[in-house]
Amino acid sequence: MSVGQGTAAERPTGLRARKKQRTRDDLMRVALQLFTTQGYEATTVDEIVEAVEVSQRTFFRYFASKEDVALAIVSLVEGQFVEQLRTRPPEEGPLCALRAAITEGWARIGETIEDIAPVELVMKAYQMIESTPALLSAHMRRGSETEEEIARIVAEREGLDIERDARPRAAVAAVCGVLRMAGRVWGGPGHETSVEALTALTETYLDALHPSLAGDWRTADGAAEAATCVPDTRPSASLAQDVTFT
Amino acid sequence: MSVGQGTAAERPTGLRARKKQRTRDDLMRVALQLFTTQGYEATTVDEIVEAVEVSQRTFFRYFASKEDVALAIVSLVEGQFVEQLRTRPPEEGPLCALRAAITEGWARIGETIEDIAPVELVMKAYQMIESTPALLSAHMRRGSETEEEIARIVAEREGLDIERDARPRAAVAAVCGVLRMAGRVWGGPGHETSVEALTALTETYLDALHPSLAGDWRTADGAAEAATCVPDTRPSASLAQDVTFT
DNA sequence: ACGCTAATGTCAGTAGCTGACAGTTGACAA
DNA sequence: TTGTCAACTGTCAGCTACTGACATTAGCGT
Repeated sequence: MSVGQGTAAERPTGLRARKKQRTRDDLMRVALQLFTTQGYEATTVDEIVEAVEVSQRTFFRYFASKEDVALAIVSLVEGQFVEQLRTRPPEEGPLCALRAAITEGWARIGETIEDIAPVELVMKAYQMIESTPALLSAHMRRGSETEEEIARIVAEREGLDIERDARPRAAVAAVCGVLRMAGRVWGGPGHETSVEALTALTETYLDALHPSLAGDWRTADGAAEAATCVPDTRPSASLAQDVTFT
Repeated sequence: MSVGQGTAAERPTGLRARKKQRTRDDLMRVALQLFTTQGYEATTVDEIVEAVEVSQRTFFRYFASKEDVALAIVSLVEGQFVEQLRTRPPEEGPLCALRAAITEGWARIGETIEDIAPVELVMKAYQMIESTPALLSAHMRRGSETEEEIARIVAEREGLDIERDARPRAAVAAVCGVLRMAGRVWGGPGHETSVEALTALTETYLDALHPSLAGDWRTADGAAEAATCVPDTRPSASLAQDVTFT
């Protein structure tokens, strides 16, 4: 079978391949719709396959688990991040490149998932993932795998041996940790569900990363930057970048 | 029933309470033994309850899931971390306190889990968690909950409003991200399974955090510290602390 | 048109987990 | 000591996610 997570992007040639692609996309779309309306746990696999008119066995040949179909959309988005990072100019500093890859990735979310579902539905899916323990669990584990991949890319960019220099992994872990935290806060109460709100929140926390690790929080030093670390009071991206990274 | 995760610590008074405690400890110990010898997936709940001589229904009254019994031991250890953090002197900087809480927590691991199992078995359990997808998933999600708790403690320590200042969450996210990364690397191939190896690795990556976020990796600045960021070449803890934190 | 093989469907079964209800056993007062 | 109550446990029936084995269908190249 070899579905290969390339859900969109390359257009398959033969009828067989196109059918496969369609079935997979259908399953994802229908699953997402059911999940976001009824809730993840309240939706059974049987309901999904009934709507798409395939057997349950077929479902499990496309997706390893029920979680898998919910997180497939995340894979697409994270894939976009990684691709963005890979194509950043090499003269950029590692943290700068990471930040740019993230913002670019979110900016292009529309194109990334256009074959599957509209952006609003995808953001609803993200909210659902954040608020569904089983999904959040699997999501985070997958994220940690991507993290390792990113660390390798960063190490290579800087010409460092990832096993001998701890900085690539440390930096990536810190950034990804902050990313997770931002997603968590966004998924919580009192926040807009829009992509813009999520990116804004992410940037706020990313901006706070460097100040938070430098100096005494109660006196000078970090204080100036700290003023810009208030969520919902979004500073100019370029300035923040100047302050935070080299 | 209200078993309440206080597995050890307070000694219950009545016979009933003691029996409950014993059953719970037995289930944990036997589960851990079976998991570490046969593997997590290869062990069924039926096997566990048969060995402890209780019904399956009883098992699920003590532990919400099969994952739960494997991660119960982790809860104990993480609880110790949080307690350590709570009792750090308030004049310590936040990152210093976090670091100290972690090292202290690992140093006291023996006492923390003495009622359940020997340290070696617990470390085996940690390795198993790192290498078992389902467990790692659940482990990480629980960790993110602890993270929020820690962030609140840190914010309070520094007298900051966690919703208005992003630094507490950012700093905690970064440190916890690095912790996870260290655990991940430790769980991978080519590392000792001892507590000492884990703490050493954790400190190495924690030491690399600040240098990794500051300056250009390819030139001066971080280079001096970078030399000390080589795993298995452990620098003096006190020095590292001086360099890294204020 | 025809054989090959990828893809799908059917069936039977396992494991994790839950609700309902009945039986047992500590706790505590009379 | 005894009896009552409440906590705890066991049994059973059932649901859902997931898997292996094998038969069936349907694109693909010749």
